[in-house]
Amino acid sequence: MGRAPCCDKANVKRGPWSPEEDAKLKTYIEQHGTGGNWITLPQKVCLKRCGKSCRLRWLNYLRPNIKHGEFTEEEDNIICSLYMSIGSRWSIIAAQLPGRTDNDIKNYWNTKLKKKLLLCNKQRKDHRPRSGYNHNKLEMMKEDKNFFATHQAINAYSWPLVQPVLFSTLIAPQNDLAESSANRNNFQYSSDQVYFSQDQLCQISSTNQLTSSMNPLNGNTCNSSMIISGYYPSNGVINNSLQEYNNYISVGLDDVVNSTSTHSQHVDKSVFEMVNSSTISTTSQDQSTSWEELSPLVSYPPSLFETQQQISPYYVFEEPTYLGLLKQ
DNA sequence: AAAATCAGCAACCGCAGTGAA
DNA sequence: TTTCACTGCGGTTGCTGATTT
Repeated sequence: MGRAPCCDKANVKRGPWSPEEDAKLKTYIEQHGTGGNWITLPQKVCLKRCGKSCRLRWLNYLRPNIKHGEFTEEEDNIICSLYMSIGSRWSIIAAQLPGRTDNDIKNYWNTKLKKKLLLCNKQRKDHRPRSGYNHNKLEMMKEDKNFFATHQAINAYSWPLVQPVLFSTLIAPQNDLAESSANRNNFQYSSDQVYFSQDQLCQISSTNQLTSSMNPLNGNTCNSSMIISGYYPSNGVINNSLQEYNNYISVGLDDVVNSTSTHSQHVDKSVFEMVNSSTISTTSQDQSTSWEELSPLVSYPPSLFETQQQISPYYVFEEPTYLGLLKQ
């Protein structure tokens, strides 16, 4: 048996709101508040609308200090950065942008920002050498404190309490894994990228030992292992743990995909899809969007990208400490 | 000028979470 | 502990105006 509807659908008006309806609702809420009960509100206001509809109209359009219109570059960056960190949790993203609603941001992402990023990446790719990683440049990058300083500057405005976290992926032959300390210099940097949200990495790190059976480069060939390294450059200090290969975690994709974290379910799906097919689906009207095309864009400072074009395994995540997801 | 297509966005739908009874 | 009403969220739909053919 289905659930009882929240209102009598035959007797409620649907579709766009008229100015009169807006005025009634606005006036009532400004004078009396919502009373904590949206279901009974339409009756009180004498509106033939569903309570949910009233709530939506108020939150997305009528409430004070709503900002409509063009998004700024800064807002773009915040949205992108957060989207790459936490996925499509629009309400959380909206909370970082005063005056913007989750619906607005969602629409903006789906209609403009996503395309803008794709276009941007396409242009960058056209100017990027096709070779894989350059180990020397990677080392240079790690030693370049400005790299982190730049990232922190970029991220700081939106989220002062949040430290950027840098992850890279390494692909190593199975044999090298077994004797990693001896053969660490034989590790090769992958030119493909796999991204995980912070909560997934927390999940991964909580189990400590994971084995990988899949090479994200080659689907199910099972000949390589993937290693994730994380950096927590607090206070601008670079933790060169990658150099020592001490703190890496090899990741079994199954562990990630089957993660029970309630926060990461939808991200898991994306990870799964991008690992297995390199694509994610977008809206039903759109063609599939290549995640590989989309994901590397967000946190690259343009200046860095220009000078370090061959180094592409990096991505800066925001630590979602605000969600209580980060294990300290 | 008309029809077709596209893009933007407001609104709806259904599910999951929450808290009171 | 269970049930159920309600809220909040994210995905999707469909309307409308703009643009292209």
